[in-house]
Amino acid sequence: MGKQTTEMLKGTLEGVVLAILAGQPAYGYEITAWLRNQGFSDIAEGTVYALLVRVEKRGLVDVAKVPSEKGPPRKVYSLNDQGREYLEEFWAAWRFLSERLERLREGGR
Amino acid sequence: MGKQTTEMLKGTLEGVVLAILAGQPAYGYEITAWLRNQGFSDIAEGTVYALLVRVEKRGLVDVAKVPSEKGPPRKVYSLNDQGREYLEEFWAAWRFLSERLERLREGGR
DNA sequence: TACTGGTACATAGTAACACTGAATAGAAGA
DNA sequence: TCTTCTATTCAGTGTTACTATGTACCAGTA
Repeated sequence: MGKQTTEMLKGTLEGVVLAILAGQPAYGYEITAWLRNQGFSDIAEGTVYALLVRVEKRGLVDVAKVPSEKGPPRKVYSLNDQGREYLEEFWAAWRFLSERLERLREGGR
Repeated sequence: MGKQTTEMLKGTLEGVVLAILAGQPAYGYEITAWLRNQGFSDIAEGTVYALLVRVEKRGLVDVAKVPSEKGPPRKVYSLNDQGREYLEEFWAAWRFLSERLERLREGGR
């Protein structure tokens, strides 16, 4: 995935995960698998779990423990109102950065 | 500027500065002023100087000391070949992330 | 002279975040 | 029993941007 991508993920990975949860509730293992499937090949499981703990502590998600057919019970996360609000701010920040980067890429210093 | 933007800058600010230097050589104070002018209102001077020291150590830029009419001499940085190569990788990483984020924003989970 | 303000660079300490690596645990199949 | 998925957790590390402060040079002004 490259070191540059890793550093870029700081600050955006959280938004990515919240955006996934905005689509539908999900649990850690599932999210990790989805990310890897999308090309974030080097995402460590530990990274996702730590992130989920963080957003839970901040009250951006609700959690439900759901028994699994295979393996230990899942912790299913869903975005709550506060999380949705936070996600909006994330998109605003993303737009801000994205616009400036695109301008730079086109050489428009 | 917001906390989210700050976290997002990690990993991208470096690319932004290198992209500026790709346009033309510049010195720290100038770069800081330019960034603030572009809406990165909270960029601390110290941040830019530390970043420039970093990229210099990694050999991505060349440095020339140029006397200033006002104040102490300027350290003018210019992107070298290695820096240009690194910048290419940065844009590749940016495209990668950008594509996936845009897809997510459109709800296309 | 002393003071202010703009230019220009530097750095010690802190917080946030993703990664590494390892451990734990349940269930199914060889 | 041993392996292999599934699923979560956590201690330790490295990178990066911020805060806050300090240094230094020059010009204008009271």
